[in-house]
Formats: sequence, structure tokens, C-alpha cells
Amino acid sequence: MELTQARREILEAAAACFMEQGFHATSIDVVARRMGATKGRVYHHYQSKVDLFFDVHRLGMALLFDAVEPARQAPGDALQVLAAMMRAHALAMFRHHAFESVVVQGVQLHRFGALTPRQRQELDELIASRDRFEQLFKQQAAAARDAGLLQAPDLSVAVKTLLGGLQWSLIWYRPEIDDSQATQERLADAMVNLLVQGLATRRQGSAAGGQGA
Amino acid sequence: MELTQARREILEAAAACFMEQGFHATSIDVVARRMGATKGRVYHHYQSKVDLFFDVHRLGMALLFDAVEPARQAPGDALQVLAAMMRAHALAMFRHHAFESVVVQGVQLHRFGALTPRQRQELDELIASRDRFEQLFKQQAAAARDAGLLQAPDLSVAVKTLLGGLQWSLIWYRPEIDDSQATQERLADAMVNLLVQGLATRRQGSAAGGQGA
DNA sequence: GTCTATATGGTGATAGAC
DNA sequence: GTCTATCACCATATAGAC
Repeated sequence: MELTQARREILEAAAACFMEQGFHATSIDVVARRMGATKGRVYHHYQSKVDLFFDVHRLGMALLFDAVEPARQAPGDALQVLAAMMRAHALAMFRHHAFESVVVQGVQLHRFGALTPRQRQELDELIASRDRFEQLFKQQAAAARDAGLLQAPDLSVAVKTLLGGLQWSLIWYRPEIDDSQATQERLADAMVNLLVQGLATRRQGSAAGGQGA
Repeated sequence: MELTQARREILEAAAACFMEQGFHATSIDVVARRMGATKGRVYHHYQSKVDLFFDVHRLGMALLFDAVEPARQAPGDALQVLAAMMRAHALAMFRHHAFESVVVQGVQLHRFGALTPRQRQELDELIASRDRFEQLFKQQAAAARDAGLLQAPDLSVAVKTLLGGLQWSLIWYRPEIDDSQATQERLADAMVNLLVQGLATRRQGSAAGGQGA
């Protein structure tokens, strides 16, 4: 995604507003006011509020892919790679909290009102990119299962539950209050460890306890 | 919660609308239209849209407590009881999908605009009841940990991640499409099993594989 | 490029007939 | 108790000055 500085600044303001108040409750006026501007500026760069929302969502997805795709080359077995991807996902959500909150909001919003054909297509592309993101984890989980490292009768349910556990942190954890990097990594590790190892005590430890890189 | 039939009907319609479109995008007109009525009927029973939302949320929480509290008396050790509570939670979300979607929406909504003192207090009570619900799981998890059945460095993070994994199903699973009871139970079991046992293969199986009741 | 109007439509809430 | 009619307000989006 290439973005001018002007657009980037608008996206940051919009992401923060959408996160705090939600898409429908956010007016273009408050987005502009957050930048110390008026809505003329916003409408010069974006045709409509929906287009603005879509661009925030698009950047949010790009940031996720940028964080998770490198983790696929993490060292270790297939399960350790999956854990590294989950860890990268969690850290990216902390780092880009507002944008990723908007992504989750996009998942939940079924109706945006009437969309132009172009907007409809952009929405379809966003949905497709979310599917692709989930596929990243599903493929890695499949590899881990083929290697006998992973138990899951239904891989699709497992991955969705897993990502849900991570993504829920967008709601209860607010990185702006306590944003030490070490704290964030400890939190990410705690979530990943729970999801990989499970709640139940392991009497005889199997491998795959550590996260890669 | 005592509810007249009239109020109950309004709540059902409102829950469906809030789920599909979100609080802000839902107009009282469409809630009324869903009942084949006009908004005069809604405003006769509810002073404002916020009050209506709060009542949907309140009923959603009541339904959750009604489902999970009995599960605390499930047979088995402390971890099996926790699993039974999770299973009950999942099934309650499937059963009352619209209401629980609204509850999750309530967690995310930070700002409702200006609230009267009474509304402010009702919101505080709703937040408190959500905390109480989480405490139910946290206490049970603590009991399981004291019994040596559960590993989790941070119980609070573990419970939040756990509930997040379950609650995410509100977004991707739509019970109205395929609502066979057996399917729902299989899905609930799959999620609970993943969260309790973890992704990683267990070479030597410890106990706590079955869900109670 | 950014601003200040302003047109336009929709929504929460109320008043009062029936 | 439920309806219709209406008010007041707010938000999206546009037009045009600077």
C-alpha cells in the first residue's frame, strides 16, 4: 500500500475514532477535529466515510500480513512456526491497536448501507484478504498436524477459536496505558502458550514449549 | 428478570437488529417494522434507544448466568467443572445468538453519548455483571490450579483468552443456518477441547478429556 | 489543499388522535 | 396501547471562496 503522508495522517485519526466510537457513531467532523482540521480536508482525500473505513481496514490487514508472513520462516518444527505466527499476530495487534480494532469491527459489520459497485468490490476484496489471513494459519496448522505435532478433529474450528482467543485481547488490553515492549511480549507469550499447550496440566511434557525468534 | 410479553417481543426484535446492524446503525423504526408495528409501540415500553439496548444486554447476561451457574455443580474434578461451564457458555451463545452478540457489542462500545444518571448507573451495573461472569470462570480456574490440574502463569490472561476463543464463535458461526442440537454440541465440545487440551499433541494423556453432564 | 457555508436526508423523541 | 404527524437535531456530502 502506497500512501501519501496526508492520507496516512487521516487514516491514523480515523482508526482511533472508529475504535473508540465505532463506524456509525463516528462523524467525519470528529475525525477532522482530531487532526486539528475540518472535514474539507478529509473529503479532499476520501470520497466518503465508507471509503475511509475501507482504507483503514485495508491498512490494518496489510500490517497483519507484514507481521505474520515473515514468521512463517521462523526456526523450529511446524508447530513452533505456528506458535511464532500467533505471537507475531498478537504483537502486531498490540502495535497497531486502533487499526486492528477496526479490522475486527469490519468482520462484525454486515451492512454498510448502500454501496457503489466499486465499494462493493473493495469490500469483497477485504473479506477475501481476511480469509487469506486465516488460511495462512490453517495451512500451517495442517502442516503441524501432518507432522503429528497437533491434535484437532476439526482444523477450521481450531484455527478460528485460536485466532478468536488472540483477537479478543483487542478489547481487554489497551496498549496505550502500559506499552512496555517486554510486557507486550510476555502477554503474547502467555496467550500463545495457553492456546498451544492448553489449560490442562501436562504431566509428561511434550516438546513445542518455546516460541521461535 | 420479569418481563411482560410485550417487552419481550420488543427485545427479540431489537436484539436481532442490533446484531445485524449494530447499535448506532439501528433505528427504532426498523425495530418496530420487524414486529409489524411502528415506533409508537416501542416508545410506549422504552423511554429511549439506550434503555432498550441496556435491557437487551441485561437479558443477554441473565441468560448466560442461567446457563453457566448450574454447570458449576457438574460432576468431575475442578477442571472438568470448568470445561462444563465453558461448554454451557458456548451452547448458551448459540441458543441466544442475537442477545449474546449484543452483549459483546456492549463490551466494545465505549461511548453511548450523553447518559442520564440513571442510565449511567445501569451501565455500571451491566459492566459489573460482565465482571461477575468472568469471575465465575476465574474462580473455577483458580480451584483447578490449586488442585494441580491446570497450568497458567497468569490466570486472568488465561481466562480472558479462553472466553475470547469461545465468544469469537458469535461472529463466525450462525446457528440459524444449521441449528441441529447435535451439531451445536459437537462444535462446543471441539472449542472446549481445544482450549483445555491445547493444540499440541499429548504424548502421554493426562485426564480431563471429557466434559461433564 | 483547506476552509466555510449549506443542501439534503435521516433519526430520536414527543404530542395527541383513536 | 398503538397509531400518525411532527419537531429538532445531527451527519454526510457538496459548492465554492481563499
